[in-house]
Amino acid sequence: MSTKAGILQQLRSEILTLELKPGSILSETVLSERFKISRTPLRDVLKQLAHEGYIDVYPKRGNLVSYIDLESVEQIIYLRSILEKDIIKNLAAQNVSLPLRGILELREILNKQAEAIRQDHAHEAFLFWDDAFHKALFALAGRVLLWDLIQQSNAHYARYRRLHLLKKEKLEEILDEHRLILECIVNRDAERIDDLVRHHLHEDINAAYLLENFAEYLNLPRLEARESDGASAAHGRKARGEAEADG
Amino acid sequence: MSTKAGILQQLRSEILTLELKPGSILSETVLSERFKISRTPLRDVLKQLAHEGYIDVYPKRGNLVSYIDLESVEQIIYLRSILEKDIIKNLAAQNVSLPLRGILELREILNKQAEAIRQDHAHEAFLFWDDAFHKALFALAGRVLLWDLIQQSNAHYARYRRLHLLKKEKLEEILDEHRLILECIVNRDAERIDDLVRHHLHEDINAAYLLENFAEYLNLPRLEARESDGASAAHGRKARGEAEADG
DNA sequence: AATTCAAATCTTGTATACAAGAACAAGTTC
DNA sequence: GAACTTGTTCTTGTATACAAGATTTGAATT
Repeated sequence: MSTKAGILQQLRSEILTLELKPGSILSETVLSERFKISRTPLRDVLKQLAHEGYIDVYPKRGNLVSYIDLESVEQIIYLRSILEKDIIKNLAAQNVSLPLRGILELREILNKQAEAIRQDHAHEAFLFWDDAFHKALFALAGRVLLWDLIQQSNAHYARYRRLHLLKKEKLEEILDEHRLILECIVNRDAERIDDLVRHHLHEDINAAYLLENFAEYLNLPRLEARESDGASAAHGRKARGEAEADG
Repeated sequence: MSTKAGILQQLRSEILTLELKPGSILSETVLSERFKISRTPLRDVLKQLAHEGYIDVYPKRGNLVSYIDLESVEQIIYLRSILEKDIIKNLAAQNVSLPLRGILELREILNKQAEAIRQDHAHEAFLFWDDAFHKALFALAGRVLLWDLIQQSNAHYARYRRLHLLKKEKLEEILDEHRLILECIVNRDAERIDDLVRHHLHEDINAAYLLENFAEYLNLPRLEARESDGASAAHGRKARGEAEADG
């Protein structure tokens, strides 16, 4: 698809799934040839990607797919924890009855998510319905705007999750926690929400695991150049200055 | 200043201070003549403004300064309440001593804010130091990233506050509340934070006041056209479709 | 062989011409 | 007079040529 929205979606997807690895160069001219479109609209797409943290722009030098920034991940997890604790507690504590339609919608989403587990290599589908579940909670609380705001800074967290899911099959665990959350809402049991949400979102911010297995994807504090190091993790990395901010 | 950053800052400022009123047209060609720069970099600026909610883009029709959206205002107030309650409580409850430097910095900011009150027509200065106070709290808690994220959706809230400050001289009240908050932090008094922050941020979401006095700046649900209405509030308003989203 | 310096070649940034949708106005038709 | 048509003139969207910084290349020099 050669429309701007299509290209944006395509590139986002490739970056999230790590087809485009952190550090990859996204040259305007190369992309314009690939998508058969001129540089002008393509620059709009790159601007948007930069804004969402998918790429870092180095003026007059080039655009690199951003390295996963664990700091950003932690900030987003914190933000979502705080927010979702409150949102879900409100849904659970509500005196007026939660619309039945909402409950049914959530159940349907969890069914789809369970279905995704049964298929192999359906991580993307699983994550899609995972997002759908959380977004539906925001929606029921009338907070879609905040969900959308968070999504604008989701590039690092989304990739972190994908790497994390590879670790062990915690898909079942995540789904179970979703079921627990829904149960609490239905049963008006606001007490357990805090711990549930905290555990659910924080997973185990297992920096160690990522560092060991995916160091080449991470945005690490500048490591001093060790000489004669043949480790593959350090390969292909270049010194990077800081990207320009947008504000 | 004819640099992109300068133009962006300039337009932002003019929109926030209502020099550019909601509904005003920002034509690319007109702006390019005004700033003596070509349309290309100017479009980048407009894109950014659109992203931050300062303008609404109607494809192939034009760019309008956005009307203040009370829904957005409420969402941001909610978000900030939730966040700042937790952030400030953590600062107040901290076992490890809060860096003295932080306390001093906050005190200094409040001094500047008090100074701004003493001068007349110093609303902008007052608001500048008001933001500085809250941002400093985020910074002390290590949450600047989240502050910046919120700022990206600040166009409506910021203008709402400006209109609100005109109502009565609540400047003193705001400053007093800041002092109370700082006191709580210094005295490790986390108990009162919740109520303090809620009251401080919610002010009184006085939609009624804004509706009566500044209806022409607000993004209202489509009102049926009343005939033969000479009220100035309805003047110059045009039917507006919805602007395109960015995602 | 290592260093220096300049030119070639990358990259993005800017200006501008042209394309095309949207709104408006005037004239035509009924 | 009302509805339709058409042409003009707005607007932004796109393509492309050119400008200018950053990097690399490679030859000349020491």
